[in-house]
This record gives sequence, C-alpha cells and structure tokens, in this order.
Amino acid sequence: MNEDSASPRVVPVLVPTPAERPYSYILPDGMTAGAGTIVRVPLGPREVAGIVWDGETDMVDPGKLRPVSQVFDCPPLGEDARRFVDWVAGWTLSAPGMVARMFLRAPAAFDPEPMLEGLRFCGGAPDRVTDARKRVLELARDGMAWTRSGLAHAAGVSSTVVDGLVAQGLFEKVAIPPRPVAAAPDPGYARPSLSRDQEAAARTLREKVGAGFSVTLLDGVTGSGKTEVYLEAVAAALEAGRQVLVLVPEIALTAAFLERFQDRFGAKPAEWHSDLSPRMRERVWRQVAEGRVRVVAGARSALFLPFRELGLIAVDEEHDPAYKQEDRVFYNARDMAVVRGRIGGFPVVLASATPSVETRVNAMQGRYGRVVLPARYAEAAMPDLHAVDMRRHPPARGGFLSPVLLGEVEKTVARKEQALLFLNRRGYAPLTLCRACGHRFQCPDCSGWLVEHRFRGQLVCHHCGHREAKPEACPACGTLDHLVACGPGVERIAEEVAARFPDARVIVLSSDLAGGVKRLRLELQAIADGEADIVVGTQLVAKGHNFPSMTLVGVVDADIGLANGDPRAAERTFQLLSQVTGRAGRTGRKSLGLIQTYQPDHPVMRAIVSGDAEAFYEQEIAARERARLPPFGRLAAIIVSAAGRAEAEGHARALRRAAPQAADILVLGPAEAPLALVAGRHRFRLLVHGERGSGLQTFLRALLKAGPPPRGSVRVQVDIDPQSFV
DNA sequence: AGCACGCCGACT
DNA sequence: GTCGGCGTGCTC
Repeated sequence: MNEDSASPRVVPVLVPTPAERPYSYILPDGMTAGAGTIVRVPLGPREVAGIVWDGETDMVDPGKLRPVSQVFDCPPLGEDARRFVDWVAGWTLSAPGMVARMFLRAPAAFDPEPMLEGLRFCGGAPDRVTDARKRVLELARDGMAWTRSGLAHAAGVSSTVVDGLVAQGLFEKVAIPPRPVAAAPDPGYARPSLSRDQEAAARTLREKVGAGFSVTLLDGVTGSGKTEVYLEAVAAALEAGRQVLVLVPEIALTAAFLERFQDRFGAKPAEWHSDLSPRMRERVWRQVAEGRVRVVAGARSALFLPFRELGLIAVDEEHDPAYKQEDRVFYNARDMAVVRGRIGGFPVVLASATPSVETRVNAMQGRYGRVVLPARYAEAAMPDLHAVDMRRHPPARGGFLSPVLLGEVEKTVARKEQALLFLNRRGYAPLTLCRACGHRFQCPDCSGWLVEHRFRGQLVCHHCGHREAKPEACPACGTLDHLVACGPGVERIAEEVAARFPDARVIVLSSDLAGGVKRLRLELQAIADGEADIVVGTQLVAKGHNFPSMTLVGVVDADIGLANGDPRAAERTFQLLSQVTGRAGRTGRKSLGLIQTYQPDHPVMRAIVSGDAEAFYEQEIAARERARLPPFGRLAAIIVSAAGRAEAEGHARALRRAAPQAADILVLGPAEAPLALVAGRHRFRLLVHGERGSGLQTFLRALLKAGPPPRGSVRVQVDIDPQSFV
C-alpha cells in the first residue's frame, strides 16, 4: 500500500440505496478491505452491509465521512461479479447499489458458519460396560469426530449414554466444520446412455466448456432428452473444476430435475429459491462463496449468488416468462445469464423446446450456436393433436367442456389412464355479477374483477391480493341469491368433471393450493404415482413434469392468451400449448391432445395441431422484423405510477415533452397501462421504440434527466425489453 | 430502499 | 391534551 499514512484511507462502498455512485467511507487504521470485500457501514441512522467497490472515491465533504464499522470474515465478491453489477445497473438503468443488494440477500451468511461441536474418542475404558455403551464405543473407536446426537443416533442409544461417557473423559471436544448443504456431485457417477443425436449434441456442448464465452441454443421437443444432454456440459465443467449454475423458471416445482441430476451425479445440487428457509439460505450463500457448493439449481435470483469459479450457466426453458423480474430492478435472467457468461468468459446454454423468438433469431444470425435434438428420446411418442372447434361442438349449458373432450376423458379414465385438463385461470370464476342489477364485483384498489374462489368462499383480487367474503346479497341492490359466476376457472372445471365422473379421483392444482410448495410437490408426486384419474390445473402443471400414465391432455380454453393486442400473445400461447400437450404420452403409450378453441384456423392452433413449429416461427419472425420489434428493434417502457390518476398522467406527459430528439428512437404514449390501477396506484406508460443499435439507455437517461423529478407520490420505473408491450 | 422528521385527525 | 397517518428529504 503506497498511500500517505498521514491522511485517512478512504474507500468507495456500494450501499443499498438508489444513489448513482458508491459512497465514501474511512477505513480505520489496521483494517484492510480490498475491492469486493463485504463490510458493515453506518448509513444514516442504521448500519447496513455494503461492498467495497473499485474506481475513484468521490470527493465528499470530509466532515461527512464515517468509518467502516466492520470487515466481514467472508470471501470477497470477485472482479467478475463486480463488473456484472455495473453492467446490469447500466443496462436496466438501476442504481448500482440496488443491484449489489441482490448479491447481499443473506445477511447472516457474511459471518462464517459456526463450527459444530464434535466428540472424538481418545482412549480409555468406562467404569461399567453396558450394551449401549459398547455400541457407542464400537462406532467411536475409529477415531473419527462425531456430533453428540449423531453418535447417539448411529449407535441407536439415547444421547444421555454419550453424555455419560463424555463425563468420564473418554472423549475430547473437537470442532467439526459445518455440514455441506449438498454432497459433491461426481461427474463420473453414472455415464448416461445417449441416443446418437443426444451424443452428438452433448459432444458439441462439452467442447464449449473451457473454450471461453459462447451461447448455445439447445433446441429439442419435449421429451427429446435436453436435460440429459446439458448435464454432460455440466459434467465437463465440474471436471474442469468450475462451479455450475442451472437456472430453472420455477425451482419449487422441479423436484423431477433434482432427481435426474442425482441419478447422473450421485448427489443433488444445492437449491436456491424464495421458498428456502432463512437458515438454508445463509448456508447455501456462504458455501457458494466458499466454493464448497459446486452446482446450484435455482430461480432467477441465483444469478446473484457469489460464485467464485463459475464456469457454466444452463438456462432451462429459456423462453419462460418467469425469468423476467418486474419489481425493483427489472431484468430478464436469461439475458443477464448471457452477460454473466460474457464477463466470466464461459459458455451459456439456453435450452427449450419452444425457444423465444429472440433466441431463435440470435441463433439464426449466428450470434448464438444452435444444437437441435430432432426426436423424442427412446420410446416416448408425440401425442396425436387435434383442435376442437367449439362452434361446432359446444359444451352443454352451464358447462365448458365439449362433448368431444368429455368423451375422450371417459375413455381415458375407463382405460385406467390419466387425463389432464389445462386451464390457465385460478379460482372458480373470473367475474361475478348480480343478475338483478348487473353489479360487477371489482377490486377496490385495482382495475380488475374479483375472482371467486368457491372453496374458500371468497372473492379475491389476483393483482394485489385483496380478498373479501362472498356475500349472499348484492351489495348494490340488496337482492338475495342473484349473484352468478361468469366464466370458468380450474375449480369450476373440476366441479364440472366431478359431476360428470363421480367415481373419478380428481386433483386440482394451481399456485394457490393450500399448504405451499411442499404440498405441491406431494400432489405432483401423487399424480406421477397414478393416484389421480383426472388432473385439472393451471400452467403450473405444464412445466417439466413427467406423468407416466397421462395419455390425454385437454386444453379447456386455448384462446385465453390471444385476446389482448400484445404482439407476443401468439408466441406465448404457442409455447404454453406446446408445453402442456407435451405432458401426454411421455412413456410411449398412444396419447391424445385436444385443444378447445373458437378459432381453429388461427396460426397458433394450426402450428400446434400440425406440429409445424418452423412455419410458425418463420411467420412470427417476419412479423417482428416488419414492425422492427425485438430483436430487430429495441423497446423500453417507462412506467409512471402515482396515487392519483391525474398526477400519474401529468407526469408521464411531462416526461414525453422532455424527450430529446433522436433520429432512430420514437417515444409513444403515454397510455394508461394495461392494468391501469394496481394496489391503489394509477399507472401510465410511455413506450420507447428504437432501432437495433440505437443508444436506448443513453436516450432514456437523457430523457429522465430532462424531465421533471418525480415528486409527491409519483414513481418512475424503467423496464428495458418489457415482456408485454401493448 | 429505509428511516426520521414533521404536521393534521380520533382517542388512551 | 397525545398517538399515528404518510408526505418530504437525506443517507458518505
């Protein structure tokens, strides 16, 4: 260190505030903290965790400077991770401190995990030898360290037996390192037997590992064995001594993935998702930082774990909208994974049966590599797919299932096989109205209808969580028993099915299942074990499960996602329907997919039924190119929200007026956001549409700087690459 | 993002 | 007369 010892050393520290730059702190004498070190610093009235940053410290009034209060005994955040924070902040127009905060999501993990208290046999004999004592000593004689309860348990005795022996001085106390959250995966544990196609794909991916940055689309239909293939890339990275991250859209539902991983590597990966207990969270975070965890399977936030030797990211189901985070820092984990790979100089694999248009185009234009798995693996056959024209086969009055679909359900159940009825709508009915006066139940804080959940007897808002008991009488006109449910949700479909097939075992699955993730996993396992005849579920059943005896998939309302004017609607619907119908026939039995629609001639329905995905993609890509929409052009949304409608609209208009001139960038709006009122806040939206290669972020920064600063309840958020753009 | 300070309604 | 609502402003 060549600093002038007379002047205090000042370090930049990124703290969790929306400030544009790191704050400066004094590093007290005797404290060392290089870039990446996690420290505790005073911030206003509280103390927070921050990260020592690099670069110049800001000139700041020396009287304001406060000292770093603690340097945590924790591996520092590496150079790559720091550049990643800077990049994500610049791309998303978020404050770097807010991005850094995502890396610091396990505060208790900054202190080392306490050592476990262990016991080691150090010789000698007890005063009296009993059976129980003999069993304990036999185990302990090898000189290994045991925990008190572990030793008692292994010997099949009560821990008081161990205590007795300890009291006699037969054991010495030793410290045992904390237990790893996941056993080490062994790349050679079970080499898979792959088909010729899989083998070729796996070889391509293996060759990417260790050869610097690359992105490869692994494109293969449901059941073609994508997972087995990219697990070979994982094996290669492990052999090279690198850590691996596998991103999955909804980790809570991917028990199946964990098991396949275990079959291949002899151990499960560490999991990372919002449902982890705080204790587990800390341990995973810490052990990732220490390099003790080699593989993490996680939701999008796992991208911000402190890996020290990351050498591969695989993004499973890369097209899934769940990768988009839309609060605080708006980011798409799939795209940020690519950035993380570029910074770290390692390969990224994007896997999907129905890739996003963006990724397809990137592969087509040669920016990404592409590996195709053409056929279903082994005996798994594709289901026979048909559209059911609801105009010609209408359901019975009050029902939503056509006679065609009901007939097939009946046959399936009679064969002791399983049927899945898919409807992407939770609850019983999406709208309740009064037949006497026409009153509709609306959320008091949002511009959406209240969804009836009959099982709970409630009306629920799916946007803000507001709930109220369903009344007997209409609150507007007071008429009793005249409230009617309009439209179906999964609960209502289950009711229709139960009435028609009273002896069938019906399971309803949606994210609001009581009992949380644990219960969900149990139910999914029960289905896989054949403990249900008919499953009624939302998109949550569409993702990655393997239900061996499922031979019929019925899509109750395939038109749902197509109604709005969103340019991504067709792509979304195509992906969802492909995924759902892919649940059928995964073990080679003859299987059927029926798609109920009022527009059987819609390109999406034709693509699904004919299996001609290529034609569909070509058409979608051409349409995007014509409209210069992503990835041919670039989009950003500016969302202005406020307590009052006028306030929000006024600020949005002011921003629009402040927009600088740019030849290749257009500002549209403001328009009332698709959901104008959420949780009591009114929202308006500007859409910024630029050419590819236009300096979109620079433009946005200039726009926000030129516009009035938000005041009062007004809040401004920027969403780069918005998922829904109406 | 938190957190405190500060000025206006229903209550120990 | 106080407790508490959330608007406003600041944090190296």
